[in-house]
Amino acid sequence: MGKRFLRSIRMLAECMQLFEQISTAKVRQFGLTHSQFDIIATLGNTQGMTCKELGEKTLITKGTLTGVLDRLEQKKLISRERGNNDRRQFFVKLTPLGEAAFDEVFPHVVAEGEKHFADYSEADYQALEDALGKLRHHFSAEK
Amino acid sequence: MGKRFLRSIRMLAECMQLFEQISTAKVRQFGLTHSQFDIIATLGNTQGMTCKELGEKTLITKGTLTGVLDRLEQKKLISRERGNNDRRQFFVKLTPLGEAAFDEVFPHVVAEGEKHFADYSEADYQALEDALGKLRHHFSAEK
DNA sequence: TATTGTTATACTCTATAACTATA
DNA sequence: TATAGTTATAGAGTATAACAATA
Repeated sequence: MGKRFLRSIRMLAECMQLFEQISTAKVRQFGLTHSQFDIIATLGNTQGMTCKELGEKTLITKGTLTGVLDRLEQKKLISRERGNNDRRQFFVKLTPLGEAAFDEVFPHVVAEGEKHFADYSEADYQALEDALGKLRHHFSAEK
Repeated sequence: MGKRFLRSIRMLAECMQLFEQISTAKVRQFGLTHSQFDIIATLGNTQGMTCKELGEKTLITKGTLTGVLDRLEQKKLISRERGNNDRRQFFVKLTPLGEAAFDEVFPHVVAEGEKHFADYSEADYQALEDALGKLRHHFSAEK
């Protein structure tokens, strides 16, 4: 029977759902959506980046990204500046308020997630990462 | 440093994103959204179930579920019948067309995913499932 | 009173295509 | 011609609260 992999996928999806429940609850306490937090977390501790780069990292398509960035700009959490070299580009970065949000929200989300790993040993981590690394490799390959 | 778990989470998210890219492409070829496919896949090979049950299995909240079911009903893929025992309940099940869709789409999604596990050994599966099982257990526990 | 499911509201995300400005 | 990003469009999912019918 060749459906063995379905069990693994189901487990993968369950883990992801559970983690999203945990993290989304925290994120929403701060008035952010999952996509918005994704942007904030991606921009955190960076000098900023172009929309293109941001889209590639978050897997949000450009039309959608404009809307998400608009809402973050309304909240004064990010700023957009025309590029100097290439004036087609926008350079997106966190405002001081955005950095404050990052500093405030990110540790909470992290702490919330971390609770669930309280008694993970180095071997546990290694086993998980090995398994996921192999899986990622298989999913990435062209088939 | 206690942020070791972030790497695992990132890998988990990447695996999930990759798999969703693979499966969503297939699902959309058949004119279904991810949520809609979720419902179809959940109802497939069952006698049907109540909205409550369906919401619990798919993690879609009841207000949202009504909308998703409406769209599936428009497409003649599911039917809703008042319960006989408890007339507050609706019993949701696949129509013959819905079953046909399940039979048609599900194997395609499965086959698409399966390609990526082509050379997985029993030991590979076991290692992945052990790691994910442990993770799921930790995420499920109240903290 | 509690539960099942719907309705109403308001927002967010989504993909896609056409468009503008720059390269 | 190609690229970066916006705008326009139309749909779909989301949470929430108020509601109807039934238990």
